[in-house]
Amino acid sequence: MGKDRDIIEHCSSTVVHEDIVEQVRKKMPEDECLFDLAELFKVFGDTTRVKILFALFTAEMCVCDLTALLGLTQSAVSHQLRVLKQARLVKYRKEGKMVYYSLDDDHVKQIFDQGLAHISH
Amino acid sequence: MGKDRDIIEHCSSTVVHEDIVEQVRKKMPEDECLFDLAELFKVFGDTTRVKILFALFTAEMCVCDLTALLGLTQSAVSHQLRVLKQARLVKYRKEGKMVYYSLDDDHVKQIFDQGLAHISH
DNA sequence: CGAACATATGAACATATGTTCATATGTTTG
DNA sequence: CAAACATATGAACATATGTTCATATGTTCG
Repeated sequence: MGKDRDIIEHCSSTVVHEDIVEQVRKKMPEDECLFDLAELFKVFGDTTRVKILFALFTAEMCVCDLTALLGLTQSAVSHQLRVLKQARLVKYRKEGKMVYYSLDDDHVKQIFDQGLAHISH
Repeated sequence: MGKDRDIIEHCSSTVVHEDIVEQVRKKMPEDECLFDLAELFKVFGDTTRVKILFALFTAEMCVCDLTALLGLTQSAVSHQLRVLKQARLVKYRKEGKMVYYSLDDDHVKQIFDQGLAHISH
């Protein structure tokens, strides 16, 4: 244990402002919370999924129409809808062979608006 | 051209609700805008970057302290700070050999709050 | 029931991403 | 100037991600 002291401590191990680091650490949310937040934004971090969500802002849509709208494979659309569903961002309704997807969240719109606000400087 | 009509059109090429697709298409933002939005959220879609931003909510910090806080390599932290800088989310201030980073955006906090609101059901 | 169709899912593949290691840059101080 | 140090950057690597192809599932209708 004592031997460790002999090691010259560089930036990677030295805290320059211990007080600030402590203060910051206390205010940090739980690791799990931060992880979940990053996971949520990861879902928003893909053009296809963003397009799907924007589309659903306007209207409920079936997979078929989304496929036509996006110009992708039906498979790709289904895969992405699954991701959105797992994130509890969209819900679906079956009507015969068709499946209609719609928004299942109140926050997305506001999050997107804030994001757009950032983009436009 | 006439020959195309003979092709049996499956879901991938048929629009079931032409009117809705048209209506949705009209309301969709420019592709570039959607791309930029996804790019922004991609930046939020990583735990390390989320942690950095949360840290900077509390206080301006130097790379050294961030490195200690995050338990990562100094290199990793610098790389991620560069990403945040490129997205105009953080700004920096040099003081001797130290570089202090701080938030450079008003929207992040609100975006994160909305995100957290979604997570907690 | 069997054909047609809308959707879902698994495997495969190419690309993107985050981390570390090694090293460069730039500043301070003896 | 040289050593010490804080930060930045490039290369390399392992892993994650999004798409397509092939196929499965489930529904409608003759």
